[in-house]
Amino acid sequence: MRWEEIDGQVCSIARALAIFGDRWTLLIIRDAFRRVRRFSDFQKSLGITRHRLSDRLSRLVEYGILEKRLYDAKRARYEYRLTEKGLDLYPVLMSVVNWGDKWACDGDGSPVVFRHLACGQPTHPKMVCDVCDEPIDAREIRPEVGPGVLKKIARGDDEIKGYETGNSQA
Amino acid sequence: MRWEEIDGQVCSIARALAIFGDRWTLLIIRDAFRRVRRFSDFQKSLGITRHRLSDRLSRLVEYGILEKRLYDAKRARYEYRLTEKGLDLYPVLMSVVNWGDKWACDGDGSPVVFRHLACGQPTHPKMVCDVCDEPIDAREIRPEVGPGVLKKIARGDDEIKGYETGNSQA
DNA sequence: CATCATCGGTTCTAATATGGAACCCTGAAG
DNA sequence: CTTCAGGGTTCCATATTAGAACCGATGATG
Repeated sequence: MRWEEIDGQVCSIARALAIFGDRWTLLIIRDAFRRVRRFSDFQKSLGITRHRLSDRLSRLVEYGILEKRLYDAKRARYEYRLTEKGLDLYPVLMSVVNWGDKWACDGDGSPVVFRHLACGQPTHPKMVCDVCDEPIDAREIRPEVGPGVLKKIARGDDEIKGYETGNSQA
Repeated sequence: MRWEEIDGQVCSIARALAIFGDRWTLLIIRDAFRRVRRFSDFQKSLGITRHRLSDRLSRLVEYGILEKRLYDAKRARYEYRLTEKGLDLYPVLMSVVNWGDKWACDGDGSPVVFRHLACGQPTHPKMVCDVCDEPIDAREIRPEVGPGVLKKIARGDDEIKGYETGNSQA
């Protein structure tokens, strides 16, 4: 299967990764959260080629994750800013940071720590159940068929691809 | 910069993405959480070419995210299972699912819903501060220089790459 | 006014990664 | 024997990427 067909799958992970699952996109988004906004700043910060960057930024604008905002009308200069859709990726970045700090660091500890302004403390965001507030453990979660599949079956859609429920146990 | 050099950055996101930030790896891990374990099952489920799959699986074993476990000694057949390091990626997958359900779905709703066995309810895992338990919002988090950078400065390491703190505001 | 630098790109070419298909080896099963 | 399944590897054509050069507008410098 070609990568471009991956977003046809009935799977939110596949569809999300079709947008930002390539090698540079999530790093561009990381930079956007660090308030990098201009083409040349992204380029300096990432070391990505201008060509790739140009392409990735326009894709992110297309998908509504970044928006171009004029900051110098005379020279037609734009900056790229996160939209709501983009800001919503924060938990994704945060969970990657958490994992990276734990499993992919060099022994010196976290390069960056995060202070939660609401409570004033350094924080290590964690994922909890929104019903009982207990921390999530893969072994305690059971995936079940959801409406996104049930409705398709009810309509008689053939070819529901990329769908298979299983337990989350390893 | 070449992609392989990205993991030299002093950034947990860059180092994590150096491991699973390519087009197929996270989907392979997703399948592993769905209890897919054998080569041919990964291949059928993903539609990835055997060649790619073979390569990605060995990388994941190298990185300690999957382990090969013998299940048929006579024919030297192995299955691939998540290690602790791999199981720890659950929050990453979960936050991608959450985002995908909200922003990349086709109108039919979530293809998969998750039941939290501990409380018995369908759950939408959320990210909260581990100090005050309030939900995390990008605008309420301020990144600060952490030990992973301070120690390098103290040692006088030159070339601390890919490091720049900024606010998380967009 | 001529020259240079900056920003935000685009165009080129060579190297690298990927998809698709065919092939290989081992050990059952018929 | 012959065939099949599992788990790969090899080969080639195509797609993607890195690196460098080029471009056009504007503004600062001398």
